[in-house]
Amino acid sequence: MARTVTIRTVAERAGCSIATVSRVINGTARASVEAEARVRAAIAELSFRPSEIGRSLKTLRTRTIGVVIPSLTNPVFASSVAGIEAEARVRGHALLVTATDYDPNRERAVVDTLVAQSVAGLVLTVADPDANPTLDMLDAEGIPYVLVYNEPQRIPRPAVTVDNAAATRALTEALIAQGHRRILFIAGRFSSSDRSRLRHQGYLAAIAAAGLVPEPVLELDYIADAPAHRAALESLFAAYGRPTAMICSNDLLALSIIAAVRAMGLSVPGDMSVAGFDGIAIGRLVTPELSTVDQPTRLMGARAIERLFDMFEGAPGRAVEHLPYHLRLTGTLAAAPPEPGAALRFSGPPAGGSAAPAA
Amino acid sequence: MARTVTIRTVAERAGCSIATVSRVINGTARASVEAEARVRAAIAELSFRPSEIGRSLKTLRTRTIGVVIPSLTNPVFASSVAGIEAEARVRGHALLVTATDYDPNRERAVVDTLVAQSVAGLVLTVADPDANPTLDMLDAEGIPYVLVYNEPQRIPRPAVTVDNAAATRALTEALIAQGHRRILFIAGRFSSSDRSRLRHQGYLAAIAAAGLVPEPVLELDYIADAPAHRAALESLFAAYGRPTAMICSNDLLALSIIAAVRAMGLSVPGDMSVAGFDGIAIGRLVTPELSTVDQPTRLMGARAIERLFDMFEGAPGRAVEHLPYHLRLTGTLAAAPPEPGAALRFSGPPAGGSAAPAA
DNA sequence: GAGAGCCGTGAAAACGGTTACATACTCCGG
DNA sequence: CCGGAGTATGTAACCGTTTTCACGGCTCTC
Repeated sequence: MARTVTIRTVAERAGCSIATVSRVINGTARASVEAEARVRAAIAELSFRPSEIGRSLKTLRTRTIGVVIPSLTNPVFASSVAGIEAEARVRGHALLVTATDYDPNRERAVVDTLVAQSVAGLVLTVADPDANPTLDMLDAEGIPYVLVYNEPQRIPRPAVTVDNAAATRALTEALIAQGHRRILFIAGRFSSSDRSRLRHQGYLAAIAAAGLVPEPVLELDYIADAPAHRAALESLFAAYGRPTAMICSNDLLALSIIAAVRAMGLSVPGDMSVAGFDGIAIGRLVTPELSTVDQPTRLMGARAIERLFDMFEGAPGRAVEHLPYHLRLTGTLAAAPPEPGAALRFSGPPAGGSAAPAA
Repeated sequence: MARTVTIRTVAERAGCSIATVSRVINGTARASVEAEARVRAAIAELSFRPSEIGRSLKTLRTRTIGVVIPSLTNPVFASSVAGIEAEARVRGHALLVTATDYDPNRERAVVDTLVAQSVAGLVLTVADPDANPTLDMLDAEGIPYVLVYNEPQRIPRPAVTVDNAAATRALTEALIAQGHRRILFIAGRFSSSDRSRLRHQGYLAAIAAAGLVPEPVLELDYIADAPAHRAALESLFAAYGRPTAMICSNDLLALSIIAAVRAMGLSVPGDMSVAGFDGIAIGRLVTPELSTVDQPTRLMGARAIERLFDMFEGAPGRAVEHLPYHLRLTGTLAAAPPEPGAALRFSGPPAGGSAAPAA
């Protein structure tokens, strides 16, 4: 009803032109003291707020940042979005948030939507940051973006992440130091997560360096579904015997696996050590505390916004920036049980799907 | 670089006027078969995407929905946003997401920002849905909105929620039926959550109906901080003795309280039953499973979007809509220990803050 | 005292799309 | 053969803001 107050209404009320009003609002040029006072009074009386639509039509850039993540219900992504949101808000920008539900094919459509909204830039977590036509398109269009969690290997792209391979290697080495010889790596779908692939590589590197034989990788859906996970574990154990430790490619998966392991009548960490990756806040509340690689998730989001705004200023920076991580080695992680365990077996096709990281 | 392709470029390429292009894109009027074919070809060749900015300037409404929640890192809100996002995406709308960090004073500023962005409507979770100048402003401006989780009591406003008081009353009655006589209610800050207040009322109703004496309410910050929570519990127990069960006004708080209780050397649910409220997904993964009131969080978000779009069509509907909840009474909830427990004490000022729900 | 420079201001042109209105054309019945 | 109805299309106004440009008045300087 009241939505008819524009810059013209204000100008009329203040007895000046719309140009003067605009200048007062944006401080782009000085107006006389009296004029400015009249304009400010008029703005206050009419409770006028300049329309972002009109404003952006001129510059063809909104004060809006597009965010693309796999899912909002995984706390690791929610946390980075919280950091992105807080930092963007401070800088007077709003957030357009979209989820791909871990489906790489949906990336293009959601980015197209955001580009149509003329976002000033984007912050994304994609399935594959190397072979990615959507990112290529953004490059071609000259639309600034920063990746979070992704860690491009071959194509230089702006990214904020931790060193996934090094962190997982360190985590695996810590398990080996605790006497574990049979360590299973449980991954989210490789096709929807380069993090999963890189973390698996870190695991393989540590296993190889210790002269151990890698277990067949178990690739599971991200959906936390303890019964399904239990079934997968049981069939894997039946085929290859039981490991003494498991590394899950993310915390949510780890929590679900722990529930599955306990449902099988095993104790964590007594019979089975389990570690995750991410450092979600809830991992610190469960008992025992979840062992994991703690990433500065909120900070990563905030840092992505910082870099994005640097790019607005013309900074080039297509570097992958590694933030420090922290191994949390308590709770669900214990020394390997004394008994020697079954003989190692060589890896064959796992129960869950493909074994090698995709390109 | 390539960002110079407008509807005019397309018209030139297709050899027609911009009006024809617009008509083809929106299907507002029929164009000849050849003209339409030429336009579609031109659009494809130029990979043209109409600018939402230009489009909205005419109607002064974007295809955008503003979302206001207390925090993204509480999974209960993240989950509703996931539902909102999915449903909005289906309807071709994008989401502007903002967080207030549980600060009621921030509500006005973030809503102002969203209104300046000319959102088509809003979905909000606020601190107080009754006395709320920000919602009054939206009403005055005629901007459609739907509340989620909030349950306005005196002022009719569109809302999607569960019956917080009835659910907590049912939960409390279930605890009483299990033999609990001293049941503590632990609340998030009443000033930032009407849910907390309503749930506390449900608790009081059940306690009164059973002829029991209510414990002094413990009001805590939402920030999951087990050490601080442990300190608060210890001082409360020292002053009033120990209850046999606790109801927390939300799941995140419950998980933190459980960690604090265990840190005190007590077992859950052996020595202390603990229940939460919300039904966050992770509650099902912890061991033992978190007892709680399960809300259809994702569905609530989706339903809010449905109602918002009904309002776009002119539907009035300022009703509070109650969705069904489900009591999950396992895991962290057990029968009261056999020993009689200390004599009940009458409530005085609690350790943590005020005792009565604010208006 | 006159020209140069500055300052405050207003008129008007963008920006990209939608849409009311006008126009040209075709087809048909009387 | 002509008027009317209907259809495809073009022209131009409009949405709210920013920004360029021009102009008038003032001050400063020689």
